[in-house]
Amino acid sequence: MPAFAWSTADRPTNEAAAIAEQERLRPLVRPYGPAPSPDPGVASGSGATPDDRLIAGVDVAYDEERDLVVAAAVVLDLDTLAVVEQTTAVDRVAFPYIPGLLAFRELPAVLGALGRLARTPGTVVCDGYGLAHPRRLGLASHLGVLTGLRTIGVAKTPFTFDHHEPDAPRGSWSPLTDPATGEEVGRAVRTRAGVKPVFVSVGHRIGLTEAVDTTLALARRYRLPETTRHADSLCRRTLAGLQRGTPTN
DNA sequence: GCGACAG
DNA sequence: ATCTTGTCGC
Repeated sequence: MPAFAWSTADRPTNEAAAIAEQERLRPLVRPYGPAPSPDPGVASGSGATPDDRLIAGVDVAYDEERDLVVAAAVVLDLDTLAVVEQTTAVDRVAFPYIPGLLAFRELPAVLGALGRLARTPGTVVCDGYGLAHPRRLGLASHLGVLTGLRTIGVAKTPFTFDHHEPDAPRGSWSPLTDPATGEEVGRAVRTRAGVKPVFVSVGHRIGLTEAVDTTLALARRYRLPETTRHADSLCRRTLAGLQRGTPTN
């Protein structure tokens, strides 16, 4: 997909600037829209036009010692869940881990990996939150606003939000609420019977129900979406290769 | 001030 | 995220 560099010069350097940037982008999020449809019709060649039959997963791995972040983007066919393409990108860790400001730490590298893809996926699944965020701009929403793509956030822990255990059957869910406002910011979704739920929230250009449906379609055999599993595996293997002096690819 | 806190 | 051993179960 078209490269979208987040120039070092434009990245917030401190916490206050980062929060101000989130406040600025926050109103640009569109928390509604359809789920990607598997067979819309014509394939969008191999260019800049987003292809709704393609869904990507992104994730990162760190080497704190050397201040490195390795991001991976893996594109799957929404119908078969087969891997269509995958890329990686290495960047310097330029922001500390601060709950609520994860995007500034991970997105630069993620954008680098996405920019190396030949095709443009219609949807991107992130490892983390979207609207379920103190300022309603978690990394999934932030990535959506920056790229204009439909995004979904699938996190592994409830962060600072409240929820009740969903019923045991796969597909069951319960609302994830913001203790401060009481509003539903996401849903705890049971992707596997009796297994700890995942926390789904809207990223950009999709509704909550649609985001949950998409997540369930991607997580049939395992708790986490196939997109996330592939991206996680790839960035970890790539980081291990770097630490060993093995060429990347 | 203290504790909690996506990855 | 990452650090870490063995262990229970499909």
